[in-house]
Amino acid sequence: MSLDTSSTPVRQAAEAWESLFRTQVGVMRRLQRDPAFKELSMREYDVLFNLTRCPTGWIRLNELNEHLLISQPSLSRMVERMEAKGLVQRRPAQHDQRGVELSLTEEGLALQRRLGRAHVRGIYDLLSPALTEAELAELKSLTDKVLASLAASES
Amino acid sequence: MSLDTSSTPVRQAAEAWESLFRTQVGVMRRLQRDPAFKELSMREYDVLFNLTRCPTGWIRLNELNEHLLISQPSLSRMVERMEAKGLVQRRPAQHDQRGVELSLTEEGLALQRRLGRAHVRGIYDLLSPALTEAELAELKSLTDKVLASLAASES
DNA sequence: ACTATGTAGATGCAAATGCATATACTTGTA
DNA sequence: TACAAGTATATGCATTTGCATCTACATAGT
Repeated sequence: MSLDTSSTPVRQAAEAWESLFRTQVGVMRRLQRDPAFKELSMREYDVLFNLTRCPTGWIRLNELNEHLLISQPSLSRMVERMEAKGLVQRRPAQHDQRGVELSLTEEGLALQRRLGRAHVRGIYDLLSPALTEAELAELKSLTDKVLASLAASES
Repeated sequence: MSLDTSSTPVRQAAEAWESLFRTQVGVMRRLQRDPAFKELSMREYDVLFNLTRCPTGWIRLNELNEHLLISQPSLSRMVERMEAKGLVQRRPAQHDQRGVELSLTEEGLALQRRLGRAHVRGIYDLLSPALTEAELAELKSLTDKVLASLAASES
């Protein structure tokens, strides 16, 4: 009969989310200090990274957009700038004349690898003092579950 | 003697981070769909939220900045806009004439509470199908460890 | 086939952002 | 005290972002 909500599942979810979110902010702030990331914004790096995760090497702009926290027009123009820099290339989509597909150029791939190494090293330096290997695995397992659940409930 | 890195602790940390990061993006994208967040950007909401977490009610701009993924000049102007909207108030810092302290106005507090409820509800809807209560607690525990470690290594 | 409705991406334009720097104050040191 | 170096916030300005909207193509219903 209490109105107190401090131990409800709702609050528990909020607290877990808050901690996860603050962790993301805290780690991201540290990573951004790395001089390697002077050359490219984190958002641009994220585009390169997403492209490396693409089995065919090509991805539709709208699909890429779903993996980023950026509006469609902003992505459209960011990709335009990155194409001008020679980091990515576009082509009309295979079976949809409206669509555009994107892939890394050699130069884009080389840059991603270089920054990726710095990135991964930075992450290791930040996480390894905090968590054991078992805990890292546990953390990944939990967030993978959330990702799977989000994917399953895509409307 | 292998050059393969697929099972090193370095890679494990990177994979855990990637999953956490994708989770943050996925959840955030869903939360932003909520019509309640048409009124205020996520970054502005985050300022209001941080202010509610302040024991004295007041926080220095530079300290607030450390909790956000935004540059100092951007925060300076964002706060200026929020003050113009009547959501926050500024005053000169107590013992430092250079500094500025910030707090919520009544209106800002009311808005934070309203959006906070929608926010918390959205988080619950996204996380509770994915994780049990025990898993939520475990997730929070792991990310809290990372946060504590980051705080401890602040240079 | 024809029309209505939907979806992918681009573009005009105002607003927000970051970088470099300026300004005001503080602190350490001679 | 005086002065050099450091810190907190603000501001000029070019870039990036988002919203609204546009165009082009796709798809469903008749």
